[in-house]
Amino acid sequence: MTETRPVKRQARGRQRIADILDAALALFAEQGYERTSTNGIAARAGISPGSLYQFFPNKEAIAEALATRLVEQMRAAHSAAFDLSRVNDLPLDELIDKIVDPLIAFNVANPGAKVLLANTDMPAGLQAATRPLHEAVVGRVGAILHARIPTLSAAEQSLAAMVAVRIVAALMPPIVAARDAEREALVAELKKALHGYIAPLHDH
Amino acid sequence: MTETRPVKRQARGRQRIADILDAALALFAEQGYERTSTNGIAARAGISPGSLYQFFPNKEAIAEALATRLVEQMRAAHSAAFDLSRVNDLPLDELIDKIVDPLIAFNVANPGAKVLLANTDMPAGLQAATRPLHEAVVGRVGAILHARIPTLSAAEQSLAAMVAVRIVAALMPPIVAARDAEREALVAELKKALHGYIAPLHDH
Amino acid sequence: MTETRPVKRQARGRQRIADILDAALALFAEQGYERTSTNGIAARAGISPGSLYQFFPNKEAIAEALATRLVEQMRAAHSAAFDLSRVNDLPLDELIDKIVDPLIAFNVANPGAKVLLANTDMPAGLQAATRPLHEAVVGRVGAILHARIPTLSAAEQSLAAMVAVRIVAALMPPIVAARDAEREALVAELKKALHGYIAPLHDH
Amino acid sequence: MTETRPVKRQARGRQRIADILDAALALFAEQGYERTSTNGIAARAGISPGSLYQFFPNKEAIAEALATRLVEQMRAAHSAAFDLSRVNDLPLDELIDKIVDPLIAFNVANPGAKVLLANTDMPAGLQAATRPLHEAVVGRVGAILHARIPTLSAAEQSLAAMVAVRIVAALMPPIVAARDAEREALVAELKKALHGYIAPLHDH
DNA sequence: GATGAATGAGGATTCATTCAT
DNA sequence: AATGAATGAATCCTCATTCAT
Repeated sequence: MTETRPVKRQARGRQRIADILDAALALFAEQGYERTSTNGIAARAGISPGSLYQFFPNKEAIAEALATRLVEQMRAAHSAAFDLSRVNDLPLDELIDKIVDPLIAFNVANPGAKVLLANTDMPAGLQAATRPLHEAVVGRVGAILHARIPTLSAAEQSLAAMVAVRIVAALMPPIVAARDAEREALVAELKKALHGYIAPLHDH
Repeated sequence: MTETRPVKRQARGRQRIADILDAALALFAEQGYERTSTNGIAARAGISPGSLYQFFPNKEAIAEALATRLVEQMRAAHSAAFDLSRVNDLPLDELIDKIVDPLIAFNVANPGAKVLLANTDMPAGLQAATRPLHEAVVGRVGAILHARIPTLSAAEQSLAAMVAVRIVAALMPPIVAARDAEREALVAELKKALHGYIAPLHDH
Repeated sequence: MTETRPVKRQARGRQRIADILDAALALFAEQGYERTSTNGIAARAGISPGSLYQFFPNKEAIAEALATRLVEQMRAAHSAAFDLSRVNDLPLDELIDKIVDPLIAFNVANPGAKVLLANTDMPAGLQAATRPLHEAVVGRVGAILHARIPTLSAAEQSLAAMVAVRIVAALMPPIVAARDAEREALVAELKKALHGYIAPLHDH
Repeated sequence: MTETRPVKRQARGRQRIADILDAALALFAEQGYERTSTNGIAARAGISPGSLYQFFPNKEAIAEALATRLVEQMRAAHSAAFDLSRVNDLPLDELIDKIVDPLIAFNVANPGAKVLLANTDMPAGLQAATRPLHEAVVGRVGAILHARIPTLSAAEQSLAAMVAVRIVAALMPPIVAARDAEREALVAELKKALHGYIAPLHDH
């Protein structure tokens, strides 16, 4: 009974944080990082400017937390649909499907993600704070590549992972913006590009 | 004699504009669009804020003009090194070299270009203003693809051009940031990706 | 039994108040009145901001209560060491010692006192609220002067008391900040100044 | 002719700075440093907030410049009325008159000066920035004392100067606040205190 | 009585843009 | 045409105070 209150409070706190990050995500997507004001985020989250600062010390921290949350969500979405030990049981095309499809679904559901993942036109500090997350994504793809093509050197593997991630990221904005049939076509094209890049890596 | 002055004036005006765009390019590259102030651009260009507004009505217009100039310079650099009627005389790898190398050279020489080409976190108006330029680039690549693979439908052709351009753009930032050997490796990887994507297009 | 609770409550309340005033004293000394936040006082006192407002209606009231407590403590320290009826039994130097030494000791022990006694840069209301306390101190010194030099008119006496108190207050900050030998020298100088001012008053 | 404009501009700039410092002086006197807002200073100076920052990088810099100006004005007022080489030609009372009277006149004319000279409840940086000015004043008084009483050691001299300055500063607020007859009485008392402190210094 | 999350007005500072000279 | 001082709205953030629990 005595623990009811703290528990409720923590739950409310978590909800507030989620609301703030949701608001920030939406506004970053609409206007970009710099043009989004902290008062705007607070208003969209349904709280006062002062409350926002009870949870985050400054604007950058909001973006950092949002980036962290996005990466975790992506990771979760991925893990759910993907088992790394089976990498070699699949033909390349199916492997690519398994990797790319959840990413697409996630980005379509979170159209703001791209602003933070793009890593452009933000204060240097934010850029630095976002880098580990980028590296986490690249690292995961690198692990898949390693499982698939063990003959790649560490350098080749991480280079290839970076290239693959950048190709995906580069095509994400039009994919997210497109509708239905057009999106299908774009996704198909993305997969062709990945296949064309990765398949030859097997031969050395 | 009576025409000397206007001519001089125009020449000086052109020089002023070039100075402003140079300053803007440098500052956009260093700090991004939003964090660059018009007063900063004027100062770097060696003129007063008031003078800047004699040539451009507002900050966005500077970015637009800069984008236009960049695309023209890219086109010029390209045309100089590349003859569209010979597209079919070359093996694909050499064609890719001919297309990619001048782009790399240009972007390395103008590290600010990527901020405008990235098209992220800028006022909606700017984004709209930049689009035609993007489309110009994509159109040119589409023309090359068409010459090379006449069997592509118009839709396939423009889709493929867009994908190819985005792949190049996606790898440009690390290429510009890298040095020497590392840059070589990145460029090689970019070319592999393009080859892997384009080569199979011949087969349908 | 029925009275135990209220008594305990009152005792706890007094302790809370003392804690708050202690915290305020420390923070005022460190940062000054304006730069000290009520949330900071509450935190230092180990209570919540809401609780603080159960005891004081606003920030000014804390400072007023603190000033009152300081004057009472000074008075207590003084009374303990000083018997007003013996004023004429002592040579002036010893009298000054008896007055000044406990004041020094008190201020050294409560380095925050000077912020409130300085009476600068605070809301007008606080300044007004602090004045009676100043006057209490001046009144006490006036009483001593009257006992010592009965020929002084009421006006002369209160004027002289005010001047003497201000001389003491003026030298208190360096005395409080100094260490050991340096403090000794400063205190000696303060006593010389008081002696030089008061001694001639006997002659008219 | 070509120099008319810059000259005018500089004159206007100096006037702006003077206006800002005047406004700051008045508001600091009325409300203290912390309670005075930069927007308030700008409004009182008849300019916009932005203009204020064309002359001063931040609030502290205004206070520093004001302190510098005050000390310079005090020095000027002093130098005009006082010739250091004649220190020994005067009886002590007249010397004190020559030193104190211009100080009083200056502070009466600039009632805001005391806030900055009091050195209380301001950011640490400002306090540090104000210290040299205090030391300049003390140094000047020290020089007078040295000329008058050459037998004082350097340490004794600077200690005595500090004490004298603090006595003057301590009595300045009531003197500034008082009117006519009362002010006369207070000034007389201040001079008695100084005489009582300084006269005995000749004997050792 | 206590808590601490919530409030929102206010403050210092920046910057795109204008305009008197 | 050029200058650069001037503008003022907008931004990030703080903090005295309130109130639901």
